[in-house]
Amino acid sequence: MPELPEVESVARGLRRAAVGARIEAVRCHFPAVVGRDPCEFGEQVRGRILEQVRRHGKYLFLGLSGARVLALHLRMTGQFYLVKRAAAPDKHTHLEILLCDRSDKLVYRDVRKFGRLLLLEGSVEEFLDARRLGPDALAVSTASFGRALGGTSRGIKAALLDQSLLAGLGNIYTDEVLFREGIHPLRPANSLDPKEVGALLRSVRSLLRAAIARGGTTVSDFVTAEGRAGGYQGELQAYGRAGKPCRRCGRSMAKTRAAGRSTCYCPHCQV
DNA sequence: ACTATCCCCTGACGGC
DNA sequence: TGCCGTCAGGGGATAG
Repeated sequence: MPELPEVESVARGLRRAAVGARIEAVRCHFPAVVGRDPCEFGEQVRGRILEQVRRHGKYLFLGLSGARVLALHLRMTGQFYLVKRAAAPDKHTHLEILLCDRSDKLVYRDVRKFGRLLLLEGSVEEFLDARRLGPDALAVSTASFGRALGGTSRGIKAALLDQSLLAGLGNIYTDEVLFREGIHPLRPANSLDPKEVGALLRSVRSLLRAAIARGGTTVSDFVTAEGRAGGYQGELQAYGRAGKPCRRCGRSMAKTRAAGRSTCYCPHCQV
């Protein structure tokens, strides 16, 4: 499931290979993905140049000429990548964006159809505000992070997953960072002392940077903008390891639910 | 203002 | 082989 490092990997790939391209035409095979009439969507974006790519949390913002913005969220199984223009779309390919004078096209593919590519009416800031997105996990200050955690007695994992407190972490990286720090996922967020808060945020940053350096984590469907799997899945210490030996103490990893998500942790190392 | 639950959607997998 | 139930989950909506 694409989280901050996966979305950042896509952003970097698009900056390298797609920024500067002009949109020639759009082919939409699943109208819900653009959240409106696909013909109208096509008319609105056709002829515009992809000028810049921004990321906030798990959202990607494609800045087009004429001050219009496309907001992309991959949700569970979304893929946004470049592929040869002649490649035939399969049954999960919902959108094709043809680019002028390019041998590649941009494609949105999504098995579970949860993801969206929306043309914003206003600015990115207005969108972030309306969706109540908190600070990006790679940009948040220690003070702001501490205030967010200190203001809730929910479990730390639920708090880290809450995009209004901190944008970018999902089920994989919350399990990973709590394992790294030896913190039980159900421990109340406001029970962390300032020293633990500081260490946790440093761990969040280093984990996310390491994952970005490897092109993200591919558990099921994620691919980079080049259409390739990420490389961080081999580095995972906690996610998906219930019943397997803890990489630190060797005892069996446990599974529970936190904020409605399956959660893997070591009952011995995480307290 | 909380939190829990449902919903969207398909594929993988276990049991029979 | 195939049928059915269960699980996976981000986030928006809704119920409590």
